[in-house]
Amino acid sequence: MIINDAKDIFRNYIREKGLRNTRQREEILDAFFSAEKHITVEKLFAAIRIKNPDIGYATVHRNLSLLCECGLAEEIKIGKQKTRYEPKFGQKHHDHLICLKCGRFIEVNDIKIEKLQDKLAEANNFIPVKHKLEIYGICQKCK
Amino acid sequence: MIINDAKDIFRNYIREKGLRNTRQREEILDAFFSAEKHITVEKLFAAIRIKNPDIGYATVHRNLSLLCECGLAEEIKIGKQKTRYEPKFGQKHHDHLICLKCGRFIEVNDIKIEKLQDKLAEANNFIPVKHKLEIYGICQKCK
DNA sequence: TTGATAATGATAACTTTATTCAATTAGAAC
DNA sequence: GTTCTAATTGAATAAAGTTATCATTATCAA
Repeated sequence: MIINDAKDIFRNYIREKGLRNTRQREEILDAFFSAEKHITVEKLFAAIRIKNPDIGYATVHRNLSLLCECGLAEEIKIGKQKTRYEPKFGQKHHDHLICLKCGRFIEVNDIKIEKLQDKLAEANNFIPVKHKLEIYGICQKCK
Repeated sequence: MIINDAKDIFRNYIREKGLRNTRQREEILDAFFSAEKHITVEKLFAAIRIKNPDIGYATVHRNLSLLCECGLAEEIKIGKQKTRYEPKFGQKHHDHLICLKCGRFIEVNDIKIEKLQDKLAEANNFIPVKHKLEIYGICQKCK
């Protein structure tokens, strides 16, 4: 199960860094990986609070940063929208089509584009590490 | 001269919207188009203040928004960096290679990638309007 | 020149993220 | 299991960045 693999990664990362695992961390991890994709801190916090009213906002925030640090999550910032966090495990890399009307995200992937990107970087004496492609427009439902 | 064309666009936009032109607007426009690319509000404000100590931060900020609105500028948000503004006139569309070490921006363009993006959108019943491609990595100087 | 109202500038408010700190707790050592 | 050290937590607060407020000033059409 994916979430268990993610937990292993998280626990290893914590151990290697000399950090400690806590009830809260496990709960945040669980909630994050079972929540909707592209969630805001606010929403994740609210979801966690239902089961566990004792957990603090700062703790959720802090641990989302930690998840980003160890590669299990990624920040997404779109225009004036609130920062969202996307789980980054058990999923292939993908890019986003973002609807300008409804704000919906569609995940897409194109191997040809990826390759051309690497070429483009190479042509500029640039070592590519990661990339972000966002295509803004109008989705099928909003046409 | 490019900046004069930009001024025309700006003045027309203002007129059409029933807004008014002001000394401050002209000064902000001048400063923005002669400043470094990818400038922050803070830096632009500082640059303007040298020549004109009377101008307020809010005015600079408001007018950068206005420039974005009429298509003469664009917000760039990269990770935890401050929002930057890029002049969008007299320049072709381009994407960015962003160095993870020094933060430098390299402007690039690839027509093949652009076309593939349109195809990708089309394949998802999505009408593309604009896009943003950022490739993160290590630039030549930082290798 | 005048009058309606948009714009300005200073500052307050707001939003999101980071920090502080006393109390708690994990986890290693015993 | 007990003890001890230091990381973590939660609440509150600060910090940073952005936006809103409002009295005053300035634009521009009539």
